[in-house]
Amino acid sequence: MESLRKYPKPSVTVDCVIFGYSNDQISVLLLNRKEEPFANTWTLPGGFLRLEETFVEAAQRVLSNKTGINDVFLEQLCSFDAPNRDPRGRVLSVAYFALVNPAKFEIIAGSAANDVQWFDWKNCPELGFDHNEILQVAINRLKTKILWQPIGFELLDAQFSMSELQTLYETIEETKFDRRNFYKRIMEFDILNKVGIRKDGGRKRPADLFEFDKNKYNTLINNGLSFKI
Amino acid sequence: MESLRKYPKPSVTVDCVIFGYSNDQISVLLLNRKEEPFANTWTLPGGFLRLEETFVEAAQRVLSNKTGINDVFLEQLCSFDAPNRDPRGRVLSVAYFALVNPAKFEIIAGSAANDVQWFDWKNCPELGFDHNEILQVAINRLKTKILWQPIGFELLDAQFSMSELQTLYETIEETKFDRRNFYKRIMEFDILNKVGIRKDGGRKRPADLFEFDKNKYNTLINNGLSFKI
DNA sequence: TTATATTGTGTAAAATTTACGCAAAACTAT
DNA sequence: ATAGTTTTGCGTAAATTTTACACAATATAA
Repeated sequence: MESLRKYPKPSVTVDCVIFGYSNDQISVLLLNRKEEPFANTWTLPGGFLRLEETFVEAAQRVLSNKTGINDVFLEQLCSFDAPNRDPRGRVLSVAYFALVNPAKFEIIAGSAANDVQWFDWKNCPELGFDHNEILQVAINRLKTKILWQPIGFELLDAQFSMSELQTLYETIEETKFDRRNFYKRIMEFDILNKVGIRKDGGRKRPADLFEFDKNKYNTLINNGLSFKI
Repeated sequence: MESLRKYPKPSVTVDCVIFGYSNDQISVLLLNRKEEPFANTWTLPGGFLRLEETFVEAAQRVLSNKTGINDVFLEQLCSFDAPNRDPRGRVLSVAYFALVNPAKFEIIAGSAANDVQWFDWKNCPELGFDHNEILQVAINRLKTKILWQPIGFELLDAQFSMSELQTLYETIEETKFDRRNFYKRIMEFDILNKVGIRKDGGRKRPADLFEFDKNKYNTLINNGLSFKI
């Protein structure tokens, strides 16, 4: 059997694009690096893959250590290979992304970071490495993904009104929907359960509250989803 | 600046799923390995990434050396990371895929291969490594891709009849379309030029021949394609 | 010349999407 | 109290898109 030692090996990192949603804004979790390269520069949270880990395990470890975020569902985005993307040498990166509800997590900058913050996705600082490019690919993926999968589940509170769901979709797709048609479309998928009424405290009719029905939701996905709004 | 030497590095390979189309069948290019591991077993053509190469450059080199196929347009599929996917040690793989017209290429088994052959995509042998899984992901991707992009371009001869294009789509999507509605849908995209008539030599009306208009085709893609059939 | 198989074009019915009307619910201001 | 305001839930007609076919045209074999 030929030996692996014949071939020089690249370093491999995992980088994470964590999208959040609050106050009608999509945000991205960024980390300000303490060490070179790109010290004092904002980047996506990431770190080196260990030989015994899968990509997802590495990403979970890095997120936990550097940002305090635990147990998020990560999806592979793309791998990046520009030979000069890291000044230290040949470093490949496998990017993952996740959708989370920021209210559910407390972000804590780890020892390798000056700071960890949420940034509005339309107003991020210049990022180190090729992370601007990675972020752009992730944003495109998010916009495509929403066309095919119901994604409010991860981004909203457990209970939400129809107008909150609509605002989320409008924010990601950067369009407006007719309120009544949106309502009908969503209800036709039959993945929401009505669970009560929210009295907002404004002078207006209180909205029904809904929850995702996780069983119906999973059935929809498994049966070959198409969730076009 | 921290050194890359601190971290043990995995090996990285590039594997290629090359789809072809001829005789109303989708086929996949496989390579029978000469060396261990998986000697005398069919696998996807692949090889180790060199430090100075991008993934695509590595894939082009591997395809050229091992199969005789040159200058194909490769698209990244996914990266694979199961820690035990290669018996030699930790080997990651970045998979790429391409669509080609087999008639345009002469496949030649390189020195590391016993043989290189096209196999019907529904009737492939058991593959070495985790290549069955990679192939399955590639097939799913092909089926999704055809919904959003016109792909006959790479798979058909330069000139083709509408029924040939329809048969290609029916083969990939594994359905049937109404001939007249298919014709109208395709023509509405306005990416085909009528270039003549083919006299088949059967007792039937001869079909118009078309070519893809590459300018219009690219415009369609750049303007945010949606090619749903 | 006639029968046959396949092709190009058109058109009406069915289904889906879009646009919008309107009353109900809760609160504010008077 | 009561009238006015805002947002919600439900319904319906118009517009558009998709689907299902009809039919004539073209080349060849017999």
